[in-house]
Amino acid sequence: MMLETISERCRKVGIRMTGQRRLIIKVLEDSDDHPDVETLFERANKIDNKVSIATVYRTVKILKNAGILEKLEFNDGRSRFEDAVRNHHDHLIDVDSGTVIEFIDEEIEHMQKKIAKKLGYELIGHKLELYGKKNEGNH
Amino acid sequence: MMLETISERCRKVGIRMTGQRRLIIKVLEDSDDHPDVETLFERANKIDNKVSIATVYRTVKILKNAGILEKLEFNDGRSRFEDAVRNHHDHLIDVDSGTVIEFIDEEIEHMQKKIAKKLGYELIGHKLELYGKKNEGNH
DNA sequence: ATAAGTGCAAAGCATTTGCTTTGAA
DNA sequence: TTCAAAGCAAATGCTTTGCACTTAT
Repeated sequence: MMLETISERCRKVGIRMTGQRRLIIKVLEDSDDHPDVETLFERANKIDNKVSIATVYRTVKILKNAGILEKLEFNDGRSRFEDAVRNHHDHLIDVDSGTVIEFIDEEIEHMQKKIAKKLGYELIGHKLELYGKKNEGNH
Repeated sequence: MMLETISERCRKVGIRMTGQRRLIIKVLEDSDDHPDVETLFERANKIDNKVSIATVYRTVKILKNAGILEKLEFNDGRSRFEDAVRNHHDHLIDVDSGTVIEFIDEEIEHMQKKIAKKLGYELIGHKLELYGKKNEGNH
């Protein structure tokens, strides 16, 4: 199965493509970490300094509302955004270094649906973050 | 098994008990919803108007750092705090009404530990939020 | 053409902080 | 008595917005 790119999904829902949006989307697609909005802005700005941070904020909000991006909050007061459909995964945050590890566990995904159903709800989204300390061998 | 109250845990870790802190803790213990800091402040203030919102912020931060409270963020820009040990549970948020349902699922708790371990980490905390729409029967 | 997008700087909000006064131990 | 805590208001930091200008369709 071939997933659609962010741009393709934008076109599909009729989001007008401007130079800034194309650039911001490219930065998003090229990032394999979890940049906050400020970082996104810096990366875009390095390529083309005709992008303002207001536009970055506006763009990620539009893409989030269109269901194209997903908003992450790692308890540090800043928002991060990532592709909502490509590589769905949850996050494990190393509380010492801040490193973020992505993982996916089908069993957990399935149980979440089950729990929601049991409570009388249809699951439309979820957020799972694990916070951990590195296991230094077994001493 | 009898769990300790917030005040008892405060005393144990040597947090100085002032009238304001006692009041804020009482409000926390009496709340069975998930008040944000502003709401906490309003409730405390209604009982005794000698409490400032700065103190509420300072108090919840201290209790959080002592591991007594847990910070919740429901994607609305405000922070909420709740007892970290009493009634551990996760949350299902009704995206239409904002209602928050608490639940606990031992199986999911256990799987989270397992996943962290597999990734080389010791789980020290987690955040699980489900977002759902009410199931209106089966039509 | 024209409705939508952008930049800039100002405004908004939740949260934090500096400083003086108050109070717990 | 003495150092931590509180109150107040100013400051901060992330995010949003008003307005004049620009651009995609």
